[in-house]
This record gives sequence, C-alpha cells and structure tokens, in this order.
Amino acid sequence: MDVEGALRRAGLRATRQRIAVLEALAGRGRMVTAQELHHELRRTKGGPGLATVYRTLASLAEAGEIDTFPRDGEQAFRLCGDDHHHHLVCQTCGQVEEVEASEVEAWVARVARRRGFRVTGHTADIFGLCRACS
Amino acid sequence: MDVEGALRRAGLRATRQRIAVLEALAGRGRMVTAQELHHELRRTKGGPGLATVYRTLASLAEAGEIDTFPRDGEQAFRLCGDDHHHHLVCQTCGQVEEVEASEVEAWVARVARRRGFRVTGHTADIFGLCRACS
DNA sequence: GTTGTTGCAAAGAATTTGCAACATA
DNA sequence: TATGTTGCAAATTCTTTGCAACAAC
Repeated sequence: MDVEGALRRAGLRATRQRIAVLEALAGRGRMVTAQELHHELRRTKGGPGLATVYRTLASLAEAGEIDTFPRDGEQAFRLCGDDHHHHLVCQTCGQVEEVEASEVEAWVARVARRRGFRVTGHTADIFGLCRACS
Repeated sequence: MDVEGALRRAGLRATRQRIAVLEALAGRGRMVTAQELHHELRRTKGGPGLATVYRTLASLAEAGEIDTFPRDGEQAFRLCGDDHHHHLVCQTCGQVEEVEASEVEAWVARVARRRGFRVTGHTADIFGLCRACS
C-alpha cells in the first residue's frame, strides 16, 4: 500500500502520525472507526492523538482516498479499492463470518447507474443462526 | 395511516405525544431526524419533549414499524412500507427510494445454504448522492 | 389502582475546534 | 524558515438515563 502517495494525493504532509493511521487502516482489511484506530495506535509510543486521527480520516475521506461508512452510530472508514466484506452474523453465539459478495457489489452498481445515483457506501449483512446454534 | 395500530403493534400505549410523533413522521414522505421532529412539534402546544421523541422512535424502530438510517452523523427515521424492500438513500437531501432486490435475496439464500446458516433477516441498503444532489 | 410514560436536567459518547508548541518540505 | 500539523482540553452535538409526577388501560 502506497501510504505516502495517498497522503500526497490528498494534499497532506506525510507525518509520522498520518502514516501510522493509514498503515493501521491498511492492516485491517475492513471498516474501522476513528476510536478503534486511536485505541490501537495509542499503545505504540508516539501514537497520534484522537483529534489527529479524526482530522486525518476526515481529510483522506474528503480527498476520496478512503471510504466512509456509517456504522451503528459512529463513522467507520476503510481504504478504497480493496474489496470489502459483508457479514453473516449469528444472533445466538455472536459469531461473525465474512462473506464475499461480488453479486451484491454488482447489484449496487447496477441499481445506482440506472438511477443516476453516486454511491458512497452500502450495507449487506445476513442475520440468523449458525450451523452450530440451529 | 393507522397511527394507533402501529403503536399497538409495537406494544406501546397510544399517548398524545407518541401519536403526534407518528403523525409528524407520516406528514413527511422522507427521512427526518429526531431533532427535526422535535423542533417541528415543539411549536404546537404540549409537544413532546426531546427524550420522548427519541424513545418513541427507538421503540418503533425496534418493533419494525419504522426504518432508520444513519445520516451525516445522526440517525434519521422514516415510516416503513409493508413489503420487504431495500433502500437507496441520498445522504444530502434525505430522500429514500425503495428498490427491488431479488438478486440480493438470492445471494442471501445461497450464502446461507452453503454454510448451514438459518436466516432470520438481512440488510441491503445503498448510500450516496441522488441525481439531483450530485 | 397498576403499570407504562413523560419531562427535565444531568450524564454519556462521538466528534470538532482553539491555540501554542512543533515538524516537515 | 514558512507553513502545515499536533496534542491537549474545552466546547459542540446527538443521544441516553434517572427519577418523581402523571396518564392510559
């Protein structure tokens, strides 16, 4: 992942803190909230402050380098371009499996195109009982 | 719109305040936030308090009588149609279109079958900017 | 009468902002 | 060195909660 390139494209200086934020984002293949990232980075020495995490993510999102996605009352972020997953959630044991969903992506793209809609995000999750619990 | 029926189905008493909330929601065809509803209702005499608006919307959403969507940092709500459907939500003007999604239903069924999962529900919503807003 | 509801104000949680110290180009 | 960034803490916003007074069934 070209961390510094992404920052340059967004017109942001490549500071240690912003690089850390982007690398943490790249390290996780999926959506993360600013709070989660900050919590993860705060363990390492010189980890960025919460305000910086917010500012970095906001700038990158505005520049289109990362996607933002509302998740349960807070804003979550993910790197653009890499596939994201959808979830299969067991309501009994709480286990979450990730599932590939190219069909859903295709559906999203088609519906949006047909209606002149510019997509910024989407959800597609399945709830129920896993094999073990049912 | 059968306001009292919706409340009864949600297991809620039909109070003056809750009826006002639901009627205000029915009056608008699109998404409204709790804050907006409260602001609108507060002009009328005896309008419900903010906490009541929040509590009413939360209960109705949990009972499935209304739909909720995250919108720009706050939660927005909308009356639900009866059919199972998915949504195309404009994050700028708040307009919600319902979309048919047999592809998604098929995807859900296939993924679940393959993993021995018993489905109780699923989500599939698209967020972005509508033609007019983009 | 019981039990669910309301209103208010205080508490919580997520995010933003002001500003002096600091790092990058 | 000039300008963009950071960290901190205070301020904002949205939302939830505790509790005594009150209303629906």
